[in-house]
Amino acid sequence: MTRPAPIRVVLADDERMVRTALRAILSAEPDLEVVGEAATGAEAVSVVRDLRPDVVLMDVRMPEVDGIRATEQILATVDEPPRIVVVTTFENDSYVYDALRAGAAGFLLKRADADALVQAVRLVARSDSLLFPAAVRTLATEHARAHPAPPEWAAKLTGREREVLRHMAEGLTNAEIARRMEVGPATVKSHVAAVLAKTGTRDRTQAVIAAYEAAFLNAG
Amino acid sequence: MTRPAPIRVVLADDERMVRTALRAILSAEPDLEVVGEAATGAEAVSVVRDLRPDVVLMDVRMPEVDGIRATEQILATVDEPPRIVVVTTFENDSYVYDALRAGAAGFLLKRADADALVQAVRLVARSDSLLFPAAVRTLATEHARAHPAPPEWAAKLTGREREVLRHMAEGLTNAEIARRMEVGPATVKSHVAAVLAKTGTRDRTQAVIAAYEAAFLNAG
DNA sequence: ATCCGCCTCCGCCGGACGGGGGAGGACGGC
DNA sequence: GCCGTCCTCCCCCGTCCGGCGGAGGCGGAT
Repeated sequence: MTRPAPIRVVLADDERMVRTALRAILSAEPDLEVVGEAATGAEAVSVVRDLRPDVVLMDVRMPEVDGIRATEQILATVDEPPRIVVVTTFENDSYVYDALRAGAAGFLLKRADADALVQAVRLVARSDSLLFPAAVRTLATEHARAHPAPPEWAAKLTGREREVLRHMAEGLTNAEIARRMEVGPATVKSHVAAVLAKTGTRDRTQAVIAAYEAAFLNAG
Repeated sequence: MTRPAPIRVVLADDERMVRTALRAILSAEPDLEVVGEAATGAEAVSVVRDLRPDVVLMDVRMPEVDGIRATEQILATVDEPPRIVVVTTFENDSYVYDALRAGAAGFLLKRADADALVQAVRLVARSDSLLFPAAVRTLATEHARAHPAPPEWAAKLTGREREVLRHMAEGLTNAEIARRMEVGPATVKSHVAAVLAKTGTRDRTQAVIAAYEAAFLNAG
C-alpha cells in the first residue's frame, strides 16, 4: 500500500499561538502537511499563490484584509484554488453567511477538538460531500419564506396582466405603465382591474403586497 | 491506548443493494459499527427508537414515509436523537433545503466515495464543526437579499410613522388605519405624508415597496 | 364556422389619495 | 422658561384610482 501525497495545508491566523496549536495538531497526522502560514489576509493570498496548498484554514478576523476578503481574492485570482475553510468562534456569527457567499468550502468552530479538525480537513480536501450546522438552519427557513408555493392566481394571470403587475410592483402609475408598455391608459386600467380581481385584492397596493408575498418578482 | 466505543450507525434506504454496499464500506472501519437497517421511513423511526444509534444515514426517497418526515419524527420523538445524515443524489435537490429544515445534521451525495463517506460519519458523530456545498451558497445570497442594511430613512421615522407604514404594508386604507390606531383620518394622512417624504416615495404603493425591499417588516 | 379568451380601448362616476397650508397640545432637553 | 419634536387634527383642491358597463378585433380551439 503506497502512501498517497499528503494534504497540503496553509494556516492563516493573526495569532501566532493559534497557528502553532493548529500546526501541532495537523502535523501529528501523517497524511497532513502544514506547508505555510500567514498572519494577515494579504499575506494569506500571496502565500497561497506561491505554495498552492490543498486546504486553507482561514481565520475571519485578521488585520488589513479579513478572512472573507482574502477568501474572495484567492478564489478569484488563483486557478485551481484550494478549498478554504473559514474558522470562526461563534456559530451564529454573521461572518458565516459572508464566508459562504465568498465561496468558502466550509467553516469550523474554534472550539472544535483536534479530532474534528483533522477530519474536517480531510473531508474538505476530497470534498463534494458535505454537512451543516445550526446556523444554516435559519437559512433554510428563510429559503422557505422566499420561495413559497406559487399561489393559485399566479397561473391565472395572462401575460399582459403579469407585465402590468410587475410594473405596479415597481411603483409605477397607470399612466406610466401605459407609456412603458406603449398602450393606452385605459388598457392598463383593464389589466389592473383583471389583476385585482384575480388576486382577490381591492387596490394596487394590496396587489403589490400579494406579489411580494408570493415572491412573484423572482419568477419570470 | 484503549479502544473507544465504536460509532453506532443505522442505515435507512429502500434498496437492499445500497444498504449492503454502505454496510460493507462502514464495517471495514474498526471504529464504525452498523447496528441496524431500515427499508422505509416508518421502519427507520422504530429502528432508531430501539437501537439508539449515534448516526443515521437516511435516504430521501423511501416508500410510505420519506426520509425528511422520518428525520422530523425521529428528532421530535426520540430524546438524545442521533445525528441524521440525509443521503441524496443531486446537490441541488430541493430535498436539501427540506432536510436542513427538518433538522438533519448534514447530507451526503450518493456519488461520494467510500473515504468521504466514513469521514463524514466520523465527523458528524462528534460534530459541532461543519462544512458546506454549493447548494447552500444560494441560501447565503438569499440571506443577503432578505437582510439588507437598513436604509437611512428607517432611523428617521418616528414611532407613529413606523406604525402607519406597517399598516400601509398590510394593504389598509387611511380610514382603516385610522380606526386601527384609534385616531382621526386626518392624523393618518399627516403620518402618511411624513412617511412619503422621509422614504422619498410619492405614493403609498412605492412606500410599501420600499418597506418590503428594506425588509422593514422583519424588524420591530 | 363558431365560440371563447385575450388584448385593446372608450366614458362616467364616486371615492380615495396626496399636496399645501395651518394649528393646538404634550413632552423633554437646554 | 423656551425651543424642538412628535402627535393630533382641520381645511381645500386637483389628481389618480378603481368599479361599472360596453365594444371591437384577433387568434386558437372544437
